[in-house]
Amino acid sequence: MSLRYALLGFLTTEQASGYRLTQEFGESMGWFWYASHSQIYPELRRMEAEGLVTSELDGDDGRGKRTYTITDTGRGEFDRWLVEDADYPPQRDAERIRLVFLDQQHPDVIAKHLRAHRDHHQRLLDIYADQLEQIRSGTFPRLRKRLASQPPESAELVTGLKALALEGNARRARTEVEWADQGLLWLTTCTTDESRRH
Amino acid sequence: MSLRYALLGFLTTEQASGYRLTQEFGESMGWFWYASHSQIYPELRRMEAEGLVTSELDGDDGRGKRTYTITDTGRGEFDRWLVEDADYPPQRDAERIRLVFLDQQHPDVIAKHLRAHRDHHQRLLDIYADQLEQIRSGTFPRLRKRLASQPPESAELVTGLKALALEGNARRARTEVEWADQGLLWLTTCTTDESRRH
DNA sequence: TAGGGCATGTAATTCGTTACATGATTGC
DNA sequence: GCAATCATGTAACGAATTACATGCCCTA
Repeated sequence: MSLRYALLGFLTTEQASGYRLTQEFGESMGWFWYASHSQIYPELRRMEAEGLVTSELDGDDGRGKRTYTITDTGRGEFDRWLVEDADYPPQRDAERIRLVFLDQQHPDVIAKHLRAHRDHHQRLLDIYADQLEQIRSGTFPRLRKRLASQPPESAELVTGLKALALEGNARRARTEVEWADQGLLWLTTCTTDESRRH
Repeated sequence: MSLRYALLGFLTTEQASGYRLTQEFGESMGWFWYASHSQIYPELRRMEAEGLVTSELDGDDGRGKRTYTITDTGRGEFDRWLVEDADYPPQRDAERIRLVFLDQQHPDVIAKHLRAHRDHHQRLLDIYADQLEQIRSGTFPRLRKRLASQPPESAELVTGLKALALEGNARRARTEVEWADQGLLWLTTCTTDESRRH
């Protein structure tokens, strides 16, 4: 059900089309919850059928852009979800499995995987750092819309929470980079020792 | 396909029944890749049909414990997978979504979620620390079996990689705990300031 | 006029969860 | 005799990926 709540959350700030949501859930929202258009369009339809959102066609033409707006029912359902306890999903990390069983492969293969891991998370870290800068400097468009849509006394919370969330992602990425670097370092000393012994 | 490779990986160390695998993938292996019995049993059957594993019934009775053993085909397929490049799955974190939209809720609700987050990851961290201790002291049973099943010259790699993998999980958990604590601290100062202003 | 972005959908398949279901053995 | 654990399965459903499919509008 998380996609549903992610969509509702977005719609509490502004109304949007499926296309727009698809863009957001592939980019900024996507750093927290990724979703593709083939998942979003049917979900919006279901949500409309359940009265959580309403939609109307923009322009005069019969076919084309459909804009979704959250209803009071939708807001109520979203608020209910907000206070609900989290359930922490089980861990699933294919790369960890690989690493654990890589002990019979050439060290170069291990190094390849660790370097790719580090590079991947370094790229993410760069993006998060950039976004955090935009949040703090107030140039992030979605944040400005959120601030405008919410009562001014909650401005500090709005900004602070968005920053905290992104900060969390940045910390995660940094942790992965540092871990991979530690792994690469260990691998070097480990294989050097090994060759010295022969 | 990751469950398949996780199962194959386990079977490169020792043969096992579906039940045994279910236990392992709910515990130690489960820290990297969780799976339930309703997923494991059918997958083993499919893998047998594809020649990656073979099975035989233990004991004389017709029904009962079935032990699975990896085949050469299975080993080949697993080795092929080991060197393959990783693909990094999209991010999906329902708790982050919640946090970002929690700005209209009472600070107590935010604090509740952050505390639960910290506690959850602290519990994980305790488990990982304990397991790491067992790895380093050589009392971890699965590691001993792995060492016995692999050539002695790779002993350092076997132990080192398992420790590195767990160390990665521990780092992740520690990062989450620290992040949640930072969030709670910020929340306190933020809401104190707020009330002082009135 | 061809290619790219806008805009919306569906279908097939795979992956994972939850619930249902059964029977044997072991220890209190 | 009863409860727990061992041991194996299936069915229904939901979540997510990949591929297929269509049509508009703009601009190079």
